[in-house]
Amino acid sequence: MSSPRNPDQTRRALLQAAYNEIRKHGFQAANLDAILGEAGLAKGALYHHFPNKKALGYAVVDEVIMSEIVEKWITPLENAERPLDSLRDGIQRASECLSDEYIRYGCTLNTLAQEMASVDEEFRVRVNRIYSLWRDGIGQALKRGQVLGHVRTDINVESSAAFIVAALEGILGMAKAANSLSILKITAEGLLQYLETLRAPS
Amino acid sequence: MSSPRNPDQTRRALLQAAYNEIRKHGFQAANLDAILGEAGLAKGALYHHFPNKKALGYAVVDEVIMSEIVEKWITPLENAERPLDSLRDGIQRASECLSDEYIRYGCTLNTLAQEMASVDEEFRVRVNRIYSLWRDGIGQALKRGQVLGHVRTDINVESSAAFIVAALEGILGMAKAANSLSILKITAEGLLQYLETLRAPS
Amino acid sequence: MSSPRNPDQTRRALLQAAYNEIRKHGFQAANLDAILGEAGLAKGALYHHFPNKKALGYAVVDEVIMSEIVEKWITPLENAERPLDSLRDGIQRASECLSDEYIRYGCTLNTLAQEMASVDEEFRVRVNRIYSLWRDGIGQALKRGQVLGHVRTDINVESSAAFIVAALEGILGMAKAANSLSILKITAEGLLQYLETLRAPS
Amino acid sequence: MSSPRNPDQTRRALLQAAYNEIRKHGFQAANLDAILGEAGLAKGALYHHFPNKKALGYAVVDEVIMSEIVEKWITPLENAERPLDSLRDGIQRASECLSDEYIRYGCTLNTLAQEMASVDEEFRVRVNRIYSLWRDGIGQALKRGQVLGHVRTDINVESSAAFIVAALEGILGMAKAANSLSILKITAEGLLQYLETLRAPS
DNA sequence: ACTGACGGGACAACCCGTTTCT
DNA sequence: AGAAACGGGTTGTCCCGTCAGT
Repeated sequence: MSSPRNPDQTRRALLQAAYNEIRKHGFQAANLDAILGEAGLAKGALYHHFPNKKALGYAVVDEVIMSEIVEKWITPLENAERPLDSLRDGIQRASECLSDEYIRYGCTLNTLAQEMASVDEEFRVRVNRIYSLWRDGIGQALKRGQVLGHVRTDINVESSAAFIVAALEGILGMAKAANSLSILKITAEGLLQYLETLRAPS
Repeated sequence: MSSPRNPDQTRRALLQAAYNEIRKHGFQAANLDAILGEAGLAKGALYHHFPNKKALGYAVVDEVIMSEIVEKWITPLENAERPLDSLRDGIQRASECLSDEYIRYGCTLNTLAQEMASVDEEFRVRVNRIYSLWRDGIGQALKRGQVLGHVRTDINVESSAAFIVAALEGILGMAKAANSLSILKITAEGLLQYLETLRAPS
Repeated sequence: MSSPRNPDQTRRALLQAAYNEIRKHGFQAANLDAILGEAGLAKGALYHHFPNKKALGYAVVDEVIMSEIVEKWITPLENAERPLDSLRDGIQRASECLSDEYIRYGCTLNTLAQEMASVDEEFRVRVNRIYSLWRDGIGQALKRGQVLGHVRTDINVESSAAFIVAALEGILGMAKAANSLSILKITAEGLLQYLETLRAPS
Repeated sequence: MSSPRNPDQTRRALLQAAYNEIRKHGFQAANLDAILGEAGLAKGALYHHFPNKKALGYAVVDEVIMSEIVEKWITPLENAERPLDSLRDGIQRASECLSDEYIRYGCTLNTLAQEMASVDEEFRVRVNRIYSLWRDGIGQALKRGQVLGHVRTDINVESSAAFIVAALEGILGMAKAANSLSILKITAEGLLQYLETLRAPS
């Protein structure tokens, strides 16, 4: 927070501060001065690294949000032997130990998607790229599960994967609207039940 | 269209124009001048009916969006003998004959929820009120279905209802992010399958 | 406050409400809607009695403030046998039993004079007319005092009268700036001493 | 005049222009665009130096008006051997060589006091601070005069000082209301006579 | 590489006055 | 005589981006 001399550190400080502000207020309402204040930097620093506000927003999507989703939801699935169990664990972890702050602000990717998809095509494309990766990650895990015999083979993998991502975002969005962890749990219960229907009969 | 001296007509014109702008740009980015231009009214009219922009937004949620959700999703269920079929029909109708515009802008309730829930507590409460009604509507329909023997009795009705709403919003949000009707169809397929798992074995 | 049917009552209600708002906020910052709210009337009533806001303000000066000054400061002097004693009593009464509200808002004539004299010539003329009457009232009282032998004859009556009015307004203004009754008393003490220097040696 | 990149110069230009506008129209009616036009600056400059209009007004009181009063009325008294003569000279100078503009707009401190004291507590406090300094300056000068034997010792110094300030402001206010230099002279005559009554008998 | 003063446009809020109708 | 919907202009605030300097 004090004095990031390294130019790359500066860039990362900007991205992180921008992410925090966007998370709280959305992209359009995010204030550059507030971002700079949080990063401890001045206008000049920002416009050295990014041509304008939109470019900063794009970088937040491409780098910060992308890696957040990858780390939290995609990577864990890649090495999982039993994808359904891994998904179940992820959802359960989310619905149990989610911080108040996360409930309040929801999934930043979803927030940005709903705000910006119809406002700025480039935003939409970048957000969709992450959703696409996410769907693919789950889809491939499900396929591996089919090969290993844990997942039913009479399902449409792409459809199920897309539905899981959509349901997850819908659940987080509903919890955000209700600002309630208990609503999150109740709603997530449905998704857990759905996952069980994908399990191959042993 | 020129001079609707009827104050109630004016109010409705303002609400409708505000709804259209909010739908396209979100609440914070919605421009009052654009709203007034679309409504064919001047500043004075707006200030006469609403003390400020937020009050206009609240009224849009309470009246326009509320009745939209009630008419499209809640009322059809109230008279339905077979709730699962009614839900299925609604989703299929949505995933088939949805206009490009609807795909592009998504569900306004969801858009507003993601943008405003963490920004303004009053917005969140009003949005959540609609979600709550929606969950209740589906929940009661499922209960009636249980009584009539169409719905399995070993499910948690509240949980299923909440999940259905969340999944629906998630699906519409995903389609908006992808700006693609085919993604909508693929994703909705998962929800239709989930609904079938609720059906009582005959 | 309830329903003044008589048109003259309506006019007076408007003037009184306008006086109250002007007293609190000044003329330019006085809000017509607030005035109407306080009077329990609508726009139409105001524009039936006055062509515009300025005309209302002029009427407040000519009628409400004029009669206030006349009643409080001029009439008492007209019948007084000993003008210096009457002035002294008036000042002492003011510096003792002045309400907090009067200290806070000061003399409305002075407030209006300082705000509007350089902004609107018609306002200045009307305010000055009252000051002129006030000076004349004191001047004539001093002259009668000279004839009766209570007031020194080697003073310039017009100058003394003008100074007394100016000092009074200055004192009330200073008390308003300090929002303090004790400052009012201390400052008024000087004026009382000045008045004694006008007394004819017995 | 074109581009004073020196931030301190810009600040002073803003304050001076604001002072001129406030002097003419009062604080509430002062137009920021007019101030910026007079200062040859754009909105951004103002917002950079002051968070809002009120802060600009406060700075005008604290810096411009404060130093104006100090230089014109307080400093001259500090070095004066005979305070009564110094006060007399100041008043005579004022009542003789006052410009038409000064007569028209009066003492800005008084104008602001009457307009803002009851509207904004912070304004009142700042204005009162100057009045307090002014009273103290005259009070201390009178005390020194007492020690040096030029001023009567049987007077209440604080009371006399407060009265002198109040009377001065009252006189300038009356002249403003009358928009007349001759009224100023006639009224000031009374104050000069009062000052003579403070002189120690030789 | 970074600072910070400043330009300049856009928008919400505010409010006076008009007009129609009762 | 008065109520009330509405027109329309003004203004303070906000904020993105630029540029000269270091």
